[in-house]
Amino acid sequence: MPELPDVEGFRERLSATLPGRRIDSVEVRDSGVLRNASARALNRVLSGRRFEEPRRHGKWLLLPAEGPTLLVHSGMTGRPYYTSAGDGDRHDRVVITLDRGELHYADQRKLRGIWLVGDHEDDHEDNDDLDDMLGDQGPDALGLDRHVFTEILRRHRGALKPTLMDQSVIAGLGNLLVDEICWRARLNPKIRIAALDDSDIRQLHRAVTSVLRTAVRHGCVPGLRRWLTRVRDDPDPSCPRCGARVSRGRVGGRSTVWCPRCQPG
DNA sequence: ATCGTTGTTGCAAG
DNA sequence: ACTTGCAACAACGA
Repeated sequence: MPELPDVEGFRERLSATLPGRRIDSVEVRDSGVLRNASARALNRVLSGRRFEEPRRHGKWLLLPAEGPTLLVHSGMTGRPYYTSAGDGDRHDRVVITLDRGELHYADQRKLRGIWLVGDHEDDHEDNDDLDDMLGDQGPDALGLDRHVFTEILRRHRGALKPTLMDQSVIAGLGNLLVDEICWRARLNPKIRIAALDDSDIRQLHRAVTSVLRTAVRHGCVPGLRRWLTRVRDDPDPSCPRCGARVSRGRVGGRSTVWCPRCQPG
């Protein structure tokens, strides 16, 4: 599930509940989601601290807690959430008990998980750790300036879809989102960046902006009536815009759908 | 039972 | 240096 809109939804919900909550204890039910710290270290470092305002970069969720920061990357199936009622998810892997309510991390497949970045209050290099964990991330796709977007794209020679999905180029765009964006901009996902003119890139930026705005409002990439995403799993999909038979294939190693009429190669 | 998957990484090859 | 393809991670459903 999680691409930028999903993670932004996680962030918004946690933003309404988490800031100010004090951590009582950390219970790790499946250490398979811990990537760089033991359950004991997590509990020792976090206990007694209060969560602050959650942040997001691309598909990463950052949960600062008065010095240390909990990093969450949900992979394909992760879901961080707050509950005051003590209810849970079948795939809860970590439960953090707060002075009021609990923060849960549920994840069926455990492809990514949770990282802990240490306390660097008096450290002038306090972003180094964070950068190491997050890896090379381009600017966040949400609210990306058109001229910055143009300049970034112009640096690349590869195919459109793999470039847009590359988190070190632009952070946050995933498989469904990029198919939707290419379709909206009427550009074939396999087209070379070098073949795009200024007008194409302007269209592409408009598509990124409008698709993201709507998706963030829904907290996911929604299968709306006029969206390509609605038909991507149909047995015999037709283009919601022109009615042509939708093509399926693999681009950049990922399952891809496009309209051969709206998005000619 | 084998195949595929909305995410990322590391390695190899072009 | 850049781009592409593949295998791997893990668990589940078709």
